[in-house]
Amino acid sequence: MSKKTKYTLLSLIIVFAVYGYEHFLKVEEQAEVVGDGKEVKNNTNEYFLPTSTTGQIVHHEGYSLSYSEPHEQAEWVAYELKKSDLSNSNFKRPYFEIDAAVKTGAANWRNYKNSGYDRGHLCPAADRKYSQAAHDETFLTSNITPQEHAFNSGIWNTLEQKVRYWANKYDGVFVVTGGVLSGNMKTIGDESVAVPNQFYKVLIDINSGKVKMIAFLMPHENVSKPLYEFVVSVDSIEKLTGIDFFSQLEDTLENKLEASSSYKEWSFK
DNA sequence: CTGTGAGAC
DNA sequence: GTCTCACAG
Repeated sequence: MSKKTKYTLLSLIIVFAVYGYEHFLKVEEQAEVVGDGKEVKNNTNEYFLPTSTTGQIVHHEGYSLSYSEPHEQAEWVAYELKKSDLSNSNFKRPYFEIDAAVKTGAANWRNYKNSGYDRGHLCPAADRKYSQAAHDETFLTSNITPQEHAFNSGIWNTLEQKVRYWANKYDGVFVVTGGVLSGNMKTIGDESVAVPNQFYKVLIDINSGKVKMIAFLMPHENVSKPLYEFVVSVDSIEKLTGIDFFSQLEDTLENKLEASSSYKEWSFK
């Protein structure tokens, strides 16, 4: 074998070694990280993810979230509720699970045990009924916040049902929701999970003609008022939370829509 | 729909 | 921990 042939073979070996590393070992790495909450999944519209004030955004198959470690809950949960997501299937409620994708450690469900508060879903289980997996995923503790039962099963539940009504009527909506994590809050459990004094929900519809938004801010109590009494501007939620919503929109449009607290484009049937 | 809790294994 | 059943807003 000539010297030149040896060098050629050696070169080929190196090239294939590098190629093999890049294209096989790394592919294996990628396969392993699926499900670790780092990738935007099918049912999350990345385009409308809000900003994170905490630096810890986690993606699941059916929703994304920004986790606030000091409050042991998400500052927001965001997901697209497609018309086709709506389903009548009746899945059995699974057990709540600690979200392993939250690297700082998501809250243990035991914090809620005998606390007097519900484990309240941010992304409702009923919004993810298109599959058992998507439904069960909403029972991760990163999607849970302490809520009074009267509030959760009352006005908040009414609002969640209205969102599903709109998702059907307007061919899907994009939803961002969470508790307002500021001010003096009660805490529950060993990990001191904060009990928000207010909850918000922000919606955008881009599928039924003119782009429209609506935002709700509710005190953490089961007030018996019509839903539209809780409508506020998106700007006011941003001011309260420090979160920037829908920044992907063209500025002029964003500014106009977020300043408005009008709900005339939304049907409250 | 939204949930909690007790009791058996 | 898992599973079923009863119960409540």
